[in-house]
Amino acid sequence: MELSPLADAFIRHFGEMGSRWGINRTVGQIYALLYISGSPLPADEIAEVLNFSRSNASMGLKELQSWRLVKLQHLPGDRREHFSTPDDVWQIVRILAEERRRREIDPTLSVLRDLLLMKPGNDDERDIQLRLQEMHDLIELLTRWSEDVQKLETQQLTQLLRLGGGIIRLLDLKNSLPLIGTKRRKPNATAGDGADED
Amino acid sequence: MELSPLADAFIRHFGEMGSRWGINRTVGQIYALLYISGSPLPADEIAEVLNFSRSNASMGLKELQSWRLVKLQHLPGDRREHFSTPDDVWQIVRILAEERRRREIDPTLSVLRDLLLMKPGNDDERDIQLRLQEMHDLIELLTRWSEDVQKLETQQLTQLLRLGGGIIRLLDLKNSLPLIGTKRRKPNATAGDGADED
DNA sequence: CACATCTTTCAGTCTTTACTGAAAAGACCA
DNA sequence: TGGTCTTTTCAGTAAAGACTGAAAGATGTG
Repeated sequence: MELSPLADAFIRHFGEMGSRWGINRTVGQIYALLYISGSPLPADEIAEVLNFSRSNASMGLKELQSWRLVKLQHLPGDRREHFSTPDDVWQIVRILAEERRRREIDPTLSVLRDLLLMKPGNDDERDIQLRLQEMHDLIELLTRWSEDVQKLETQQLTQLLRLGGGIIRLLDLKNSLPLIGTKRRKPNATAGDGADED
Repeated sequence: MELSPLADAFIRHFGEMGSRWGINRTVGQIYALLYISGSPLPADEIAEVLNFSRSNASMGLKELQSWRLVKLQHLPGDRREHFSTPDDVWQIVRILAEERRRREIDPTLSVLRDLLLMKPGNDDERDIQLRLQEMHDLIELLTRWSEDVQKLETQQLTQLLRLGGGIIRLLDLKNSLPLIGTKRRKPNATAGDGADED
């Protein structure tokens, strides 16, 4: 099987981007290939098309499975395992966000919380804890928000995102109705910081 | 200069997380150190505290500067350059988001657009382009949204994030006012997908 | 169960990236 | 301008990570 120039360019780019991430080049390529492939592919075909060893494909697919980014299925009349990405692009995004939260955010919050529970030995440590608290609150705010909006229906989420900065008009509207606005304010969080990547 | 156990634990963790990213361990450590340090530090002290070579510190700081994550300043009576992180945690987040957009998202969108401009040679390529279009629209939607809300004042942004999923009540409210709601809909984008990390 | 097909594992090798020390370049001052 | 302090560069080396082929392990099938 040969790749069209279109497919080839996409796969190449995805591979490079992958390596700028934690993910290695070949894993990125596998994912790109599966994404544009109309049908599930077996490991040996992936290895052949992308021009690396069968065992490398096996390891890459294992990693992608651990990220829940590919799913395995059997096709009738073929003993080989076939792999594919979720059909719905939104689903991919949701999974990515969840896994990154689980692997990167949660451990970090956990470390921060542990450090914040320590009794400061001196003023220096007290200052450090203040900084850590800021970081903690910011990350938590962003994470909570992200978890929350991901529970929305795709249709609602789309509407929300399309609104962009226009959302502020709704907030202003809300603020002009003080009886509604004041009721829901929570008494936690110092200043609220936001770490957001796109 | 010695690190307190608190500082040490934080720096270590940040180093590990950094290497899970594209950023290497020592760069992560430098950043963590500057973040919790109350005052700007010169390169040689960074190298000493973190226990690596002066030249390594130089390279790490250069990288952090290219990310605009540290700024350089001179202290009176000291010829050495001193480095520090922005004071405002929100500022850090904004910078991170911008840089990642510039380095990762924009090139990807650019590649996708180029590929979408190509004339499909056959049905296969046409199908691939459909998939790429989905990805493109999703990334663009998320990026636009992110750019947009980052223009908000920190105070407004905080309010928005605190609202979390509750935002949907405002959307519902908006939708119940059809004259306002229909006016702003744009006619572009297939289904809108969102790739969002936290 | 013997055979065929497919998948995983892993020791060894190759490639890439990180890090260092020494030397060069730059900045400031008298 | 020469001398001192500081930063950057870079060739070489060390460490980490990616990839392979061969062998072992699974999973059927007749």
